[in-house]
Amino acid sequence: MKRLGYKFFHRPCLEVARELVGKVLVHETEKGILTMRISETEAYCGEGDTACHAHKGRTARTEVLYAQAGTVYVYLCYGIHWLLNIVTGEKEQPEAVLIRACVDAPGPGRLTKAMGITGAFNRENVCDGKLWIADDGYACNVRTDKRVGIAYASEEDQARLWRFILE
DNA sequence: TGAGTGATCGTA
DNA sequence: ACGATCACTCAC
Repeated sequence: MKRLGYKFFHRPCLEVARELVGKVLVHETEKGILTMRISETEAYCGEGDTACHAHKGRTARTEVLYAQAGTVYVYLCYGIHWLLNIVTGEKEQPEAVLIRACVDAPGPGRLTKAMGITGAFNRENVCDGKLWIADDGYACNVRTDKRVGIAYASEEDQARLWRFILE
């Protein structure tokens, strides 16, 4: 399997989010290699997107979103669940793709649990770390829908079809 | 449908 | 320092 590199992630987050569906999430652990096919993603597109964590600018937490493409952003949600994102686009531009589900692991909190992903991966990079994305040539259809759990965002941003789902 | 859970950030 | 908020999940 081929590891996706900087070039793949150094593009607009909507493109990356769509193309990540069907790719394979890989975690090389001490006990072996865990792999799961990504079945759902969401795009969070910069300070202008009121659903994006960085829409109010830089903070200690959102600083990682301004890093170069391929950087991993993992944060704790509701005090329980680790959520996995990958930074995309230009450096200093806070865009990222949330990995929302894998085949056999529906839900962003469940897939990180299944893959053994925690906050320890925050600020790592999928281009050179133990956590990476592989392209195994799998082809599929992708449909879109509204993003989930962003009631705090503007109505306009809530309506955007920035969620990508494996058919 | 609602409780649990704790980091984060704005307000002092 | 305090309190509201939260890109979720599971049990009822």
